[in-house]
Amino acid sequence: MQPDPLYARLKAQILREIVSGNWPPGRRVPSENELTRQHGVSRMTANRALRELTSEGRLVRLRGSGTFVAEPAPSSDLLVIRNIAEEIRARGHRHEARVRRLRREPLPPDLVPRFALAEGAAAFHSLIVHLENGRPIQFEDRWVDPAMAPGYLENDFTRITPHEFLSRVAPLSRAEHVVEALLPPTHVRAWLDMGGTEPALRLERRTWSGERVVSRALLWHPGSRYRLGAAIGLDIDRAGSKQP
Amino acid sequence: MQPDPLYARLKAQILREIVSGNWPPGRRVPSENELTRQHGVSRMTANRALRELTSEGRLVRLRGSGTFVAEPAPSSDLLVIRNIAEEIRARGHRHEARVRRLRREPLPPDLVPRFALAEGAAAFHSLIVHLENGRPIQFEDRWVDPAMAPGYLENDFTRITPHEFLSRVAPLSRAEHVVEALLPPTHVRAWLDMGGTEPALRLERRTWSGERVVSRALLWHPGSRYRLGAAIGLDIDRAGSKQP
DNA sequence: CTCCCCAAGTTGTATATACAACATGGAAGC
DNA sequence: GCTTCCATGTTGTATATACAACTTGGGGAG
Repeated sequence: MQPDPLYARLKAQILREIVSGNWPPGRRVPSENELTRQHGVSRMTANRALRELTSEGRLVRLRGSGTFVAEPAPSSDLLVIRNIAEEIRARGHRHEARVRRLRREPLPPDLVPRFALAEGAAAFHSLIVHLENGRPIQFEDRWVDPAMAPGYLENDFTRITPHEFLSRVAPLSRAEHVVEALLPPTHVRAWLDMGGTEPALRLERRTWSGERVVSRALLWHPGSRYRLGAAIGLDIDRAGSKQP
Repeated sequence: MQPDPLYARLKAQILREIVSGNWPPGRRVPSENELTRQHGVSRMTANRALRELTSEGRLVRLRGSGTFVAEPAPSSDLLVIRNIAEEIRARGHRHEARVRRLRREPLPPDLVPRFALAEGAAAFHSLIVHLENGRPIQFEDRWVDPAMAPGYLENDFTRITPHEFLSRVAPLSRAEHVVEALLPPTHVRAWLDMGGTEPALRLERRTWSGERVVSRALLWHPGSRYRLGAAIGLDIDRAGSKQP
């Protein structure tokens, strides 16, 4: 079809110099006017190429000084964590939820440091089993600050997940996740229909809206039936529910 | 100091309409020429505002039709996965690596579907134990395509991690991660100094450079000593190594 | 030697203008 | 009624031009 636009071609050329190692981090890149002369493009075209590479983290620009190759970003990767109902549905499977508890209870002492609430203060507590095609796959144990989600107990959590409800009433400003491999307590084993020595994958999730903690959830999964993760561009079938 | 530039002010106004719900997903946004007339800016300024909001995922633009508010991103969260050496060092702890194997071997049959290599083709295989303050915390079992990293076997992996080396010689274009809770095989237990029923957290990682798979790593961690994850803005101490 | 000023160069924003490539709706023709 | 064509409108790229805000280095004055 179309050849690439000029600004995109210029971006690609600059990126080649960087990736090849010819222009290491800190190296000064030709100025807009130099690129204009060298490549026979307008200054606005050169500006756009450099500006986009800057917004992509490849370059650093200093007004009056020039444009420099950026330090490489730290090598880290991202793993996507999805709401269990969405995940199951994305696999073309049936999601169901069984609500085992949904009531106001005093906040246990070990959770006090997790919330902006005093010991014994009333909090909402829900225990929900999520099933995929009739098989338990996640046991959700969640505590919620009533001030942040006053209507929490009025919900039918067989129709909407707590995650979805909370996302709506208390927009997420921050989240924390920790993943562990553990031997679960016996009540979790019973809810998830797990054998005696089977490990569980536990995801702990805490969310904030503004500066205040909204909820703390422990999400337990049977190691034999669940895996966590999705690749960038990967088939969804590889993640989540293990093959039978 | 400076008032915001015109394009930034226009961006902010459009974003306000979106965030407030006045302009829901799918809603048509005023065209560049309409914004030019309504706001008394040049068309290039309007174009820049709309273009940047588009690259930020807020708008969708169709040549000839117009500009529309984008659907909100699916509710998902991101978990950061870091190179084990960086992670340990970030905690102010000492990272060491013990190389238990580093050689060319025929690719096992179960890995053939994972690489663009034929069964029995030569591949690089490394087994490395990573220690934190002298305690084993990760057992890394990695296979590498020799065509993608020809110098792999020449490295001293007590000084640089395979992850770091591969990131340099074969720039990452794609990555896949899957996290599982498993009972590890006995050789993994031995390397990681784990008890008989203790679960392991296993991270499987595969990376591509361009269209070709570079490496497949299984990263085993003792469930009692390692947790995976970091919050956005959280204290690093909460993640990775469990408190003694 | 230090400080100040100025010239040259660089990035940053804004506008006007032009042409290209596409979408859409209405009108005309069959 | 269906198809084709055309006018209008929209996005996409490119250029020339202008002014602003900053950096840097060199030279001159005290």
